[in-house]
Amino acid sequence: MPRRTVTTVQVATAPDPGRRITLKDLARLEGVAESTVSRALQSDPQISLRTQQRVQQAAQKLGYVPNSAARALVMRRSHTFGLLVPDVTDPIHGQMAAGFEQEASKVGYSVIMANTLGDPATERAALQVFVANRVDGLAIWGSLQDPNEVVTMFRPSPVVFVAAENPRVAREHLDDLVGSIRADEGAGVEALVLHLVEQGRKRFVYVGGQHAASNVARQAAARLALRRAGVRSRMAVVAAGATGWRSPTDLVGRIMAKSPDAVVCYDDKLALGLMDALRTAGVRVPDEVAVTGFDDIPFAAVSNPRLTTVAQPAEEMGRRAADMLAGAIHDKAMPPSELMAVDLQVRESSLGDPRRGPGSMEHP
Amino acid sequence: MPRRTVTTVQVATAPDPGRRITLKDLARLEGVAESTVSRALQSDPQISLRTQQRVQQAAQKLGYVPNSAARALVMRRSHTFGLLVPDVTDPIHGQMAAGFEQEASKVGYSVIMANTLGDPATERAALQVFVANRVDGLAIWGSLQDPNEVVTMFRPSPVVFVAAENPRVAREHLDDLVGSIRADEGAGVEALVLHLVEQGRKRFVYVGGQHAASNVARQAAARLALRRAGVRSRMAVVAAGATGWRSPTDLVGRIMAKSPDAVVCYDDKLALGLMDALRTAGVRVPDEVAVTGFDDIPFAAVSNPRLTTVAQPAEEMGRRAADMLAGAIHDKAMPPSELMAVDLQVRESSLGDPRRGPGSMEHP
DNA sequence: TTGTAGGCGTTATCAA
DNA sequence: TTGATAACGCCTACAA
Repeated sequence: MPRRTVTTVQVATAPDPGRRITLKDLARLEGVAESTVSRALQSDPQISLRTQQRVQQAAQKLGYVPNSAARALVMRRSHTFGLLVPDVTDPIHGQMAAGFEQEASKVGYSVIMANTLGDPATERAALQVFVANRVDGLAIWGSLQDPNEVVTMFRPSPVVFVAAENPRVAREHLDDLVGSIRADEGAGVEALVLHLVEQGRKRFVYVGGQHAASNVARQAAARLALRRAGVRSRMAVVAAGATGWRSPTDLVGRIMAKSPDAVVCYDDKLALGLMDALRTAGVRVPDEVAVTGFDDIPFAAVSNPRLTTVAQPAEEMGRRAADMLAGAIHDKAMPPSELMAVDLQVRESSLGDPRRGPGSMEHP
Repeated sequence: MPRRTVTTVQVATAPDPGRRITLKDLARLEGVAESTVSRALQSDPQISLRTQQRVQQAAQKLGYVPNSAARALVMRRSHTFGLLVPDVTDPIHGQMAAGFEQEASKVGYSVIMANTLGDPATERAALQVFVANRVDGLAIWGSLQDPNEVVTMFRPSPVVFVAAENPRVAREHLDDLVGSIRADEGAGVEALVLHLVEQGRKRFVYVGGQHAASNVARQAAARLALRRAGVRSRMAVVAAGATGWRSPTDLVGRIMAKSPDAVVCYDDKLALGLMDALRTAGVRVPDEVAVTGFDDIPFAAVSNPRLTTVAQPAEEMGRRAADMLAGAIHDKAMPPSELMAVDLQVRESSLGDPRRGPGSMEHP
C-alpha cells in the first residue's frame, strides 16, 4: 500500500487510547475549570453564552458523553427504573415491557429488565441487583415476594405492582411509595361469563393458570358471575399447572370429563393451546364447547376460530407504571391503586348456541 | 392499642433515614477501616477469617448492598450489557431478549433494554444512553445504524449483531470487537422451498416484511432454491410493508392476483395474519395455497392449520450473544461470526398436493 | 462570569 | 493482618 501524506490532527493531551473523554479533559482542552464545563453543558444561564457554545461545541466534536455512574453517585439518582416480569416471551408481558420502556425513556429513565421465570430465587437476585443499581423506581408484574418486604427493601424509592390482584397489596395500604395498576379483571370476567350465558352456555369449566393471585381472582369472578346470572350448575375447575403454552393435550381429557359447553381459560395462551388440543381430539369449537381467553394478545384475533377474550391494556399499563414512578419521584406521593378498564372481545370461539346445533360461524 | 414493652435496638450512628447504609457506615459501626470492610466483603484471604465473618454478618444484618455506581466508577466496569431490539412485543424478540438476559445475569451482568420500534432517532438515543451508562457490551438485533459507527462509538467494548444478515457486518470484518450471530436463513429457506416443491407446489409468491436486510436475504434464498429445484416459473414478490401483525386483508388481493399455490412469508406473524385473511376471503389453506412462515414462534404450532415454518433458535441466539460478550471482555477477542442451524418444521399449512385436490390433513 | 474545593461510595496502592 | 489515602468522573456550594 503506497504511502500517502497524512494530516493527523493530534489532540493536545490525548487521553489514553480506549479511555473515554471526561469532563476534566474537556476543561483542560478548553482552558477552563471543570465546573465551568459542567455548567456550560447544562446551559446554566450564569455562564456566558459564548462560553456555553464553545464548550458545547467542543463536547460535541470530541464525542463527550457524561458518565452516568459518576453522575448517579453525586446526584443520588440513577435515572434508572427496574422492571421485573415473569417472562418477556409472553406477548402480554412483552407489551407491558415495551410500554414501560417507551414511557420511561420518554421521561428520562432507562430500564434494567429482569425475567424471573417464576423462580423466587431468581426474583430475589434480581431485586438485589436493582438495589445495587439504586434504581429510582421499580415496576413488578406479578411478584412472588411479599410486597411489604419489597417496598421496605426499596424505600425510599417508589414501587408499583402491575397486574397485581394481590390482596396483600390492596389491603395493607402500605404507604405512598406503593402503587398498583390492575386491570378490572372482575368486570372483564363477568362480561365474559354473561356473554357465554346469553349464548346459551350452561356447563362451565374454568381452566386455571399458574399465577396464583390473579388466577384465584378470575376464578372467583367467574363463579360469582355465574351465580348472578342465575346459572345453577356448579362451575368445575381444572388446574393447568405450569404448562399452558403449547397444546395441553393432557388437559383435554380432564376438561371433557366434565362435559362442559363453555371453557373459560385463565389466559389466551392457554386458550389457544387448548383449542389446538381440542381440535386434535376432535372436539369442535365453538359448536360443542365455547372457549375463551384473557389478555387479547395479537394472536387471539387471528386464530381459527378467532378467540373471544377480555382485552387487557398491557402496553398502556406499562406506560402508566412508568408515569406513576416518575410522578412519585417528582411529587413524593403516588396513587395507591389504579384500575384500568378492560374490554370484552367477542369473536368466533364463543358464538353459536349449543342448543341449536352447529353455530352460524364458518371456520373452514 | 395497649402499650407494650418495646425493645428497640438503636443503631449507634443512625444514618439519615432514607439514606442507604454505606461501606463507611459499616466500617464505623464495626470499628475498622473502610478498606478492611471492602476486603472482608470480597473474602480477601489477607483478612483474618474472624474479621471477615464479623463484617459479613454485620453487612447482612444491616442490609448493606454495595452501590454499583460507585463500584463502576472506580472499576471502570459497569457490569451491564445493553440490548437493542426492534420490538419486544414480537415473540421472537422476546425470546431473544429472555435468553440474553438470562445468560447475562448468569455471568454477572445486568441488562439495560431499549426498543427502537424501527425508529432511527430512537435508536440513536438508546445508543447514547448505553454509552452514558458505559455498558460493558452491546447486543443489537437488526440495527438500522451503520455497524461501523456503532462499533467505533462503543470501542473498546464489544458489540454483537444478532440476526444480522447485514452485508456490511459480514463483509467489512471490522475488528475483533464485533461479532455477529446469524441463523442460517439461506439453508432454512432452501429446505422450506424444497419441501414445497416436493409437495407439488409450483407457483410461488414471496411476501416480504419490513426488516430490510434479512428480508432481502430470505427472498433471494427462495429464488435461488427455486432455480435449483428446477422450477421454471418466476417467483412473484409482494411487499407487506410495516403491517404484518394482524390480518393483512389488503394483501390477499395482491397475492391472489398472482394465482399462487404457495405463499412464502417473511415471518410467522405475517403468515398467521395472512392465513386469517385468507380464511376471511374464502381461500383454503393448504388446499388452494400453502402458507409458510419463518421463526417458529410458539403460536405457529397451534394455529389452524398449524404453520409450516423454519425454526430459528432465538433464545439460544440471545444466550450466545451474552456469552460472546462476556467472553470478549475476558479474552479481548471475539469470533467474528457464528451461524446457527435452523430447523424446518413441516406442519399442516403446507401439506397435501394441490394437483390431487384437497390434502389429507383434517382441520375442522 | 468563572474558579476552587469537597464529596458522592467504592477499590486499590501504599505503609504500618 | 489492617489502616490511611488517593483516585474514579461529576456536581455544587462558596469564593474570587
